[in-house]
Amino acid sequence: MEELINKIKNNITLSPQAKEHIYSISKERTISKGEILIRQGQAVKKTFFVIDGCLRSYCTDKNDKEHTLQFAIKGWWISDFIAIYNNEPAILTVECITDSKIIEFNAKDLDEIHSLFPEFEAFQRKNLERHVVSLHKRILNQLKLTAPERYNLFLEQYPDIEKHTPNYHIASFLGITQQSLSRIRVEKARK
Amino acid sequence: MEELINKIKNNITLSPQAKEHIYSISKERTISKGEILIRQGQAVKKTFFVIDGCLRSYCTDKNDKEHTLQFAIKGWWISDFIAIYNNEPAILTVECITDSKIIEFNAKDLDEIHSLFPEFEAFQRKNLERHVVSLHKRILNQLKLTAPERYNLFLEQYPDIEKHTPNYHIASFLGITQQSLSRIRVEKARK
DNA sequence: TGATTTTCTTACCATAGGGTAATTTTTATC
DNA sequence: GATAAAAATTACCCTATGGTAAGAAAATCA
Repeated sequence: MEELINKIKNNITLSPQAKEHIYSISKERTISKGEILIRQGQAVKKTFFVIDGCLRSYCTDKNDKEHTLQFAIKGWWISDFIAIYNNEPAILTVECITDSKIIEFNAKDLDEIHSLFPEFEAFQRKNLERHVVSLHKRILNQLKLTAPERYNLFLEQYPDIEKHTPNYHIASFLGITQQSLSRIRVEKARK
Repeated sequence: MEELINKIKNNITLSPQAKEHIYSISKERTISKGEILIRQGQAVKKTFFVIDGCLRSYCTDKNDKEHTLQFAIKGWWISDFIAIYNNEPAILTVECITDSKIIEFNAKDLDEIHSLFPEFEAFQRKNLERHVVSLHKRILNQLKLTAPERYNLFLEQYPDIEKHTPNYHIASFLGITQQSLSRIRVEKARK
């Protein structure tokens, strides 16, 4: 829990009341590999902050193939923000991929926090700005890089994830099949 | 200018002083097709709100091939947010693709507006939330849809852009070549 | 440790989309 | 309206990645 408090304090001044409020609306949870936190098709009530471990969000297409939108590690937020924003059932599944420690919030509580404690607006805005920038980069990389280039970049950006998640999850994040990733890895090792 | 004011008023209560301030930091401009507003490699000082017309932002890869990150039409914001956020030279070029009317801001002024008039925090947060959701969708579509599917979706989502922008811009947004798009269009017409 | 399951690799062929270049069509300009 | 420029199409062949399937390796579990 301190991880989140510190993260907030890096951005805004946190009053004791606000801090108290955060405690009151959050729940620290330990979850294990394989647990599903949000399931495609169901209502999305929660948003998660990762203290330790790794989660991912993915959707499935008409052929049941999985496509990973996000890996979330220490210090990241994860949920189905599309569903929350549009107030629709989840199109994503959020899954725990290594035993993890998370903080759970009701999405509704997190939204209301801004009217209760307006100082959170700035915190949230900065989170969102950073998020937008990383999504812009992701889109540009997808457009301009080859699959091997994207894989190398992934290894730089998520050095820890690679150890814990199967290759087919990484492939589904990069937009290729696990077989292609396998070939890329062979090619890379050969050099 | 009223377009922007109304947009703001849809989200927050706008005090006369705040309104006055917006006028003081903005400049309405008419720009013509082909004008470059932000140039790759140069410092990014401005952010633009589109009143009418169409702009796009793109980057070029090592082979000088263009990749469109965004089309901005009436009511959208456009700039190189990656560069602004990281305080780096532009990696994007922002170009006017049909004669347009825009409102120009200094990115710095737009950032400072939040400390001067905290009521803007909520407005900006909501903008960013919407933006994040649309980027999530874009990434998922890129991962799970075929090129023809993405093109059809594009036509639904940007019915006006199609009329005004050359196909190779659309292709570069979809992540395919103009030749592929041409084939897709032929195939589509054949049905 | 042995059995089972999961993950990864490899091989084969199929296909979507790319690259170059020529041609046609459309749009802009004088 | 004639000319030039820009954009779109088409044709050809090529390459990267996909799909299926089988086998190898690694991880898990009893």
